[in-house]
Amino acid sequence: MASQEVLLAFVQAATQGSFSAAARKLGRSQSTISAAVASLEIDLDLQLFDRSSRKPTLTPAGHVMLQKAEAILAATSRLEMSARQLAQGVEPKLTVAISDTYQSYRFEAALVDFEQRYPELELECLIAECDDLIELVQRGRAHLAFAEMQDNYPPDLVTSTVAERTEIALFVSREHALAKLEHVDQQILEQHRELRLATIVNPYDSRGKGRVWSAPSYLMLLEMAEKGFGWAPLPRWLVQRYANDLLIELDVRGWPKPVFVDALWSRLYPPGPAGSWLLSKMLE
Amino acid sequence: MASQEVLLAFVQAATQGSFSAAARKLGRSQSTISAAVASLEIDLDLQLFDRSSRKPTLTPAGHVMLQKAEAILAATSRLEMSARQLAQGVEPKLTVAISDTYQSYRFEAALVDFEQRYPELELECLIAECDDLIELVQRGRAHLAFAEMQDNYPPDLVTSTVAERTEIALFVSREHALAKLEHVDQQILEQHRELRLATIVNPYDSRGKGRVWSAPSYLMLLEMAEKGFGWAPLPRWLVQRYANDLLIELDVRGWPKPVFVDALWSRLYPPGPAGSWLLSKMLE
DNA sequence: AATAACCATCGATCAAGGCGATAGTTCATG
DNA sequence: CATGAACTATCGCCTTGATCGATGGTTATT
Repeated sequence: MASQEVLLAFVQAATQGSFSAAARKLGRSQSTISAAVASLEIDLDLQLFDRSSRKPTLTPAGHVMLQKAEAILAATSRLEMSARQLAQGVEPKLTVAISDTYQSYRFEAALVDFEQRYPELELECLIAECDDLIELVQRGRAHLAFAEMQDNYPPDLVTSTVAERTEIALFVSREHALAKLEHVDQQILEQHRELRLATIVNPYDSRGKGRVWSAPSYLMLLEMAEKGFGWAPLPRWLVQRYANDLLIELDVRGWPKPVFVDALWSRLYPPGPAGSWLLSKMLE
Repeated sequence: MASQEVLLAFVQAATQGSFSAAARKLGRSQSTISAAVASLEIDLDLQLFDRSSRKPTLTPAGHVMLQKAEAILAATSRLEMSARQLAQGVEPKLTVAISDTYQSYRFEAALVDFEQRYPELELECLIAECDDLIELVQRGRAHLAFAEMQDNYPPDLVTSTVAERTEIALFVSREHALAKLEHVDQQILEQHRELRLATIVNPYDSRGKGRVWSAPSYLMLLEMAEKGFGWAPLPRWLVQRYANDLLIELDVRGWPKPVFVDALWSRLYPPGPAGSWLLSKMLE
């Protein structure tokens, strides 16, 4: 079985184009590299280098084996990176629960940085509704949660408000009747269909306030609004991103509403380094 | 550096849930597995197993490391598979050149089987025009070629006719004026724009036979025909696959034309096992 | 209480990777 | 053409680590 040392020697020799250079690079003696390559050639029953000229060059078969060898080394270095991080106490998997309400540039930007910093760490994103979010964190099922701000939290939770204010405004399709009006008051609004968020656990209780269509995610609401089915409260960033020219904001008293977001975590199951890092990115 | 033996012991122990069982499976002594796991834990500075119960179970960190270790072992087994095949003389890379004229179910089916049989082998498909195809094979740049049948070939080439007949028929868009006609004769045809294949090397020399639009691939011609720009000779299978309902076949004397396909290879650079295998699949 | 199965540890053995020294090749240069 | 510089192959020797068998401790079952 080809050992790591042998493969390293081979890869280095192949990329350097010289056994001696590879030896210098790896801090080994030249004979070690030579022996390593020779033993690899015997093990694989393949000629890897063409030694006829001054500088050994890879044979066609050697090129193929180089690719495979590099794949192995890359896999081992990933293992070692994971091991180092785990040894330092980084959590094996980070679970973040997000409210349907909360989707933001800040979070996405934080994830981009996160991917750079912890490329090997498994990430799990859960979507849940307010009370469920709290329970997920309390049970330790999620390390971190981002939820719409609330007045009271259980004592075992720690919270911190994210320095970001999403705005939720009312939108309709360009083609919709309401789109023509300069200003819209509550009564006129109630004459048209509302598109409203309803979580699965806690559905909207339709007290006949007018026709209401509901969906469990803002993206679905947005698509309904695009089709002109009614007006919908939507995060402004979502509209800018996915329906920039198709929807128009309504001017209604009390709208747009600011939404503040709290980060939650548990005192019992405090987030590890990766969770803390992500948290600090979100709070900075 | 974690050696292959140690990783194998770890993976086997983790999947078996028992060091002794892993030892039996690997044909090693129990102490070997125990020592291997212990040394891996020391090397990685991680607790991989929870030994408190009767059967050792993976820690969360152990689960992560198991994934990474399996990735390494998979990479090495791919290397070994490649090595075995190369040692048996399988070509490091298979290059197949195909005429623009020839695209078929048979070839695609052969490739599916090929992928099963030589999953690690690199495949290169070249598209070229008739004379270029022959030159590619003569030079050894391509191991195999599939080209429209021809009467004479250079003496250093071997040929065999593929038992498949592609039909090329004339098609126009449903919306095109010609689509209304039951039968079309040559004169009427010449009054409308022709969409014709022109290779890059050997462009269509437009002797004012009527307006002609040309493109270097049948797929592009097909799209032009869909748009209603004119009539085009197209392989029937291509139309069935990509424009089933949008194009209509014209009934013109002399059409559809059968196209026979020859497989070509060189006596000087005979195809290796993989090439021969693919060839036999194509000829069977 | 007895037994069976399991894991950890110890000392010995052996193969593989490592080094230094040496000899043989190849290429550029005067 | 002779020479020197840089490279690779090979030899003997040493160290490391993988492996084994034996032994003892622990856990669950009967």
